This record gives sequence, structure tokens and C-alpha cells, in this order.
Amino acid sequence: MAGKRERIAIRRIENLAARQVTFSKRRRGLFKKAEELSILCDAEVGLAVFSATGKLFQFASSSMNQIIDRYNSHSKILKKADEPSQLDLHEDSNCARLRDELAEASLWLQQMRGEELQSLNVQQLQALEKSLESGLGSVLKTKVRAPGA
Amino acid sequence: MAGKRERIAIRRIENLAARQVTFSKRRRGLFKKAEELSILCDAEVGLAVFSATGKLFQFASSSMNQIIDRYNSHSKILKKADEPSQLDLHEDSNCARLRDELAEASLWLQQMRGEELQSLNVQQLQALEKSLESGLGSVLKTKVRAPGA
DNA sequence: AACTATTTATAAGA
DNA sequence: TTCTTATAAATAGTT
Repeated sequence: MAGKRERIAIRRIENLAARQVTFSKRRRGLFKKAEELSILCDAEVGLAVFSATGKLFQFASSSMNQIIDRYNSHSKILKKADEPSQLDLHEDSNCARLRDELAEASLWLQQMRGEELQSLNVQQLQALEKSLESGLGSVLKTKVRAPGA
Repeated sequence: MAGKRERIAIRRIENLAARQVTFSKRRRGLFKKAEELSILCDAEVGLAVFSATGKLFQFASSSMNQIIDRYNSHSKILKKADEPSQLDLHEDSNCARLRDELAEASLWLQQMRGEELQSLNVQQLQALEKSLESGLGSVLKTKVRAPGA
């Protein structure tokens, strides 16, 4: 009954038993906080955790399928953002799809402003960097030609 | 500098400003703990949060697509023949507004990529330039910190 | 955004 | 695994 109680370093816990105990404790804490965030802040939250042994734990404020659908429509625009953009607003677009595309465009705008970059890997960051540099170049050229001051 | 500091009850925060502040604070905490769990316990963790305003925040210890695939193969086992999901198609009145917002967001995206600049005046171009430079700075900083080559 | 009084999470031990 | 408890971390209200 002594010993210092210090925060452990954030790296893989080598001891199996200790790792499992920590997994149980922290998993409970994480799920609790995920639920609290969704309730307090009216957010849609989806969380999936696979243990090292392959067991699935999940939380979804609505339903996991709904969250995955919403997520998937986001990642679509990320992929086509660098292509010659022709907004395909099909006549049969429904509100749900519009909402998803809008949210996705918003994420992309955030990322071009330098926010929410933590989810991008190095390749994606480099693509984004290139896109920003290219855009900046066009803006500068246009400014020179522009009327007024 | 006084006042009781009590834990709030876990129900939707009615005040918008307070809700947004709490969302920022708790979202950061949640994502930090998600990452810690994945590292400490060698777990695969996927977390997606949509704010009340539709912004997506995400963390994935591997990649979100991989986690979704793994999730789907897990839940397939538990699923029976699923019914056609009830899509809410009763929002036609909002479609026009969504369409406008999406068009606006898309125009922004184009302009950040250096297209459709002819309609901007010098002040607007300078604001855009500043935004691009700022975003580029964040991307470069993130790239330095990013894992992998 | 920064500051603290408190509450909560949790690491280690039982 | 559950409980206990010392300590670290998160955070609600304030500035």
C-alpha cells in the first residue's frame, strides 16, 4: 500500500494483464464521455472499439448505420475535391443527401483553413498543401490583374 | 472569483454559447482519450462526431474505412434480413435552403482552389489570400508532426 | 483564451 | 473482476 501513483506514459502497455485491466477501465470512461458529449451538446457521436482480442464495443447516439452513412457521404467529397469540380446537383437529390454533401463541403473548407487536419495522413496533407499553394498562386495572379487598389 | 462549481447535469445544454464551449472542451478531451486507449491497449478505435452544426470531427487509430469495414463484418453476423431503412423524405421545404448553402460552400471551395476568382474584388482576394496562407501554415505544421514518412 | 475550484478518471494495490 | 484510494486529468464557471 504505497508506491507512487503516477500517470503512465502513453505507449503500449507491455504487460498483458495490466493492459487488459487498463482497457476495461478506460473503455468505460471513454464510452461514458462519448455519451455525455452527445447528450450535452446535441451532437451525433459514433464510437467503435475493437479490443486487441477482436471483441467489438460500440456506442452510437443515433444508430451506427446512420452515422456510417453520414460519414461515407463526407469522404466522397474529399476524394473529388481536387478534380475539376462540377457540382452534380441531380434533380432527384433529396434533403438527406444535400445535408450530407453540405456537411462534407464544410469539412473540406475547414481543412483548407487548417482545421481538422489530424485525420489526414501525410499523403493527404501533401495533396492539401499542393492544392493550397496552387490556389494561392492563382489568387496572387488575379490580384495583380484586378481593378482597384 | 467564487461561485459554486458543480458538475452539470447530463442533459442538453440549452444556452447556445455554453453548449458550444462545452462541445469544444469535451470534444478535445474525448478525442484525446480515444487516442490514448488505442495506444495504451493496442485497440482499434474509430470515433466520429458531428456537431449540431454539421461539422465532422473524427479519429481513427488505423483508418476510418478499415474500421467501418471491420464493423460491418462484425455486425453482419448479428443482422437478419434488414428492412429498407426509413429515410426521412419529409424535408422538402428545407431543400432549397440546403441547396443554396451547398452552392455557396462549393463556390468557396472553388475559390480556395483558385477558380472563379473573377467575381472577387481586391479586398476579397486579399482576405482569401490571407486565409490560404494561414491554412497552408497549419498544414505544414501538422505535416511535421504527422507519423510516417 | 486563461484561470481555478471541483469533480471525475484512473493507476496501483488489495 | 471489483473495490479502494492517492493522485492525475478534465472541466464548469469565471475572468
